[in-house]
Amino acid sequence: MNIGEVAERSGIPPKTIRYYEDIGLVRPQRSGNGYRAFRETDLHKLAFLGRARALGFSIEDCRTLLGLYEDESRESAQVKDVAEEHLAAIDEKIAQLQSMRDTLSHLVRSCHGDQRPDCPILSDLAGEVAPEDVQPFGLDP
Amino acid sequence: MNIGEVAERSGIPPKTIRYYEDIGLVRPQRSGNGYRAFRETDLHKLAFLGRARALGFSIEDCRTLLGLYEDESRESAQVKDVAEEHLAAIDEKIAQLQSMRDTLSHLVRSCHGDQRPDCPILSDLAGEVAPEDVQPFGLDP
DNA sequence: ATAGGGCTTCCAGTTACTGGAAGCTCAAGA
DNA sequence: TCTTGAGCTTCCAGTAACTGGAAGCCCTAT
Repeated sequence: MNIGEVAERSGIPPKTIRYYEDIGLVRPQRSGNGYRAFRETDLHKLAFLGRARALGFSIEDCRTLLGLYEDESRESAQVKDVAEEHLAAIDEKIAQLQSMRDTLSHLVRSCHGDQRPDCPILSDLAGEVAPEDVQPFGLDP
Repeated sequence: MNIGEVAERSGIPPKTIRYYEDIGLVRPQRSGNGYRAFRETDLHKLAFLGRARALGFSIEDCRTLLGLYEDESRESAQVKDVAEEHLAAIDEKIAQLQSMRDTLSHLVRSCHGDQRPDCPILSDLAGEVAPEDVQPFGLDP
């Protein structure tokens, strides 16, 4: 198989496949004309990589997972460790984004979004203490 | 103010402040000895940047927001547009991570994580169709 | 023979910093 | 006064994971 066909069948663009070869994730053979010659096992590996990347594993994690996959004497605990660590990282990322989202959506809601220049989003970024929603009448004595 | 004090007061490391100057986000003056000489307004800008970055705005968004902040004739709608677009990007990111998280946590739960080599995580990555939870007895005739 | 599409390599750019090296400046202490 | 150390300067390189583009070879069809 040439790179084009492998790209199509694995869903990974040719550029990326070449990159994966560069960093040693796949080692296709070469035909006489210098073209990469992929076997089914290469295709299989690339599909594996595609799915692992789609789950957000880093390239180094992918390298580890691929190694475990090919290691008959692996222990499933090793795989689970990698996956659990990644899961924890994802959870952290989600929490971080969620917190940004909360603040930001609050700010967006509080902004008139009209032709006037005053904007609570900018005020917040500028560190002006939020005047809450200023009461028309004071509540304090 | 020298860079160290500004770093401390803004919470942005010196390296990053120099970088922000490189890309034109701040333009501190210079003292006779070649040291950067920051004024209060520079500090203010850096704090603004720090907060915007903490909300996940890209550097280019920060540049835009800073421009709007300094533009007396801005319309709050412009600010709101930037913020809403960013909010949408965050939502997309969260959805993507959440979907990864769902798949991954399912896989992790289904893996024994012991000394044996068989592992549903690897099976999934390898594209083997999940044998669901294989029934001990067939249900089909 | 030539046109095109596919393949090759290599270089550069992306994002937002961060680390490190070499070297200048300044304030304090022996 | 000299030295020491902290703080400042610039410049270069590296990070993650690709992606775009240029220059050029290969193969097939007309």
